[in-house]
Amino acid sequence: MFTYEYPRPAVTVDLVAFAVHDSALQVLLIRRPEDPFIGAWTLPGGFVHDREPLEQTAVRVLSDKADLGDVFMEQLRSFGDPDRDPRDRIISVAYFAILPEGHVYSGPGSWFDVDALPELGFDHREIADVAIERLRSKLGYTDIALEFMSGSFTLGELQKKWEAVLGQALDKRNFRKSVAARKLVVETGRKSGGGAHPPAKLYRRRSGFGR
Amino acid sequence: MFTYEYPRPAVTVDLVAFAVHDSALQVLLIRRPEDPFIGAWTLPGGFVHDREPLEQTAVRVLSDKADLGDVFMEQLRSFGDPDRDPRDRIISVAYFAILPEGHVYSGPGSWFDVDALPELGFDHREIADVAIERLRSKLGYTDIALEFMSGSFTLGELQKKWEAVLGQALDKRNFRKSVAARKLVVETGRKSGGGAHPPAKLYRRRSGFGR
DNA sequence: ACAAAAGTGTTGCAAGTACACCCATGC
DNA sequence: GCATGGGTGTACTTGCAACACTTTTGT
Repeated sequence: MFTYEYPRPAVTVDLVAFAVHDSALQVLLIRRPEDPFIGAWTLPGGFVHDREPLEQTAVRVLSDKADLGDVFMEQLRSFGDPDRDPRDRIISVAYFAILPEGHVYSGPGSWFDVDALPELGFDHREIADVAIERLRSKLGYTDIALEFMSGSFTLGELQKKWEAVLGQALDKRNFRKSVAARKLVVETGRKSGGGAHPPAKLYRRRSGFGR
Repeated sequence: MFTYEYPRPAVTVDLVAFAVHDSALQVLLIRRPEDPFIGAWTLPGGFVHDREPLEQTAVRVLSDKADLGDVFMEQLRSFGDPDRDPRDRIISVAYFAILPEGHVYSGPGSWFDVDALPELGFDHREIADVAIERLRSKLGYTDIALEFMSGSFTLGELQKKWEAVLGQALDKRNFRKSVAARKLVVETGRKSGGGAHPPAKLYRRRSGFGR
């Protein structure tokens, strides 16, 4: 039989859910309904259930509140300061998620621009900061930006999302060169119609499967 | 009072301790003294104690066995598959450590070349692989290689360590150019003496404090 | 003398950055 | 006709990769 002499910590998953709304990178925050930090803004989170994989906890934390299709999830790291929760020893495994264009999030909470976050309870500000930094740096060497897109899209739309995530404007020609060089997208053969401008080629992400 | 209805997992820290011996990047492994996986090679690890910061657990895991000065430690990520330990739900927060030149590790366990690891118990092979990949990639954009050095050293010595970590040879001139461009080291003004070759300038890492 | 490491430049290529104009469409 | 985004090329700079020889010391 397995015995373990030390008091066990509780383990939660805290989630930094990203989305781009109105050309701004935003994070989902929940008003905390109970002590401690009652009334404060916090990241959505939940305890890891018995026999539940961590990633599933992360999905549940988001979907409990409002069912979304499958979204990109990645573990950030864990935060385990003994005093991070005044109630008890609670270790948080932090994840971040990306909600793509067109998602409908109808759960509780509000979306905040990442550069105008309110004060957050617990150590959630630190978690959010780590997530933002990680997301931005992964733009440069992964295809993570495409997690914000869904279906087919124009290069103009992709660039707008990219700029929102990065928080700065990009040169159109250089952007297109780089997207092409990195082979992030493929043409669908179709064209967008119906804007006050010429129809644009529609693209989709290269490799619809896996990563 | 804080109540939490789900069974709590136990939380351990598992440690990937790196060192360079004989121009090879090596990892410290321990023969497991009890079930499960009795007799198998595993990473050193230990339970997180009550009110103990995770990083301190990581330090303790290494120093319990043999006291070393302070070594570089960084959290990798957490591994929480419900079946990763057959006894119970045990979530592992993985860290990696770097033991610098000249350390004397007298504790239990043995050092293995990273490209000749034996079979490991639990999911420790995955943890080790993640650590190796992280370490190698951080060579490129941090000064982490200097954690392998101690005191003053020649550029030749630094290059040898670097090649050991990376697992491949580097061009001497390009290496020196890059080290200079990235300002990783500063001259001490002194020179090494006593080898069958000209004395070499001695360097030390830039910024002895902080990172 | 020989073995061992120290030290030192140039060239080519690739990737990134700066920068401006005309075109097709909807209203 | 005008506002909106679509689409396109060149020049410069920077970082990375390839590549070889001379010098100093200890044995």
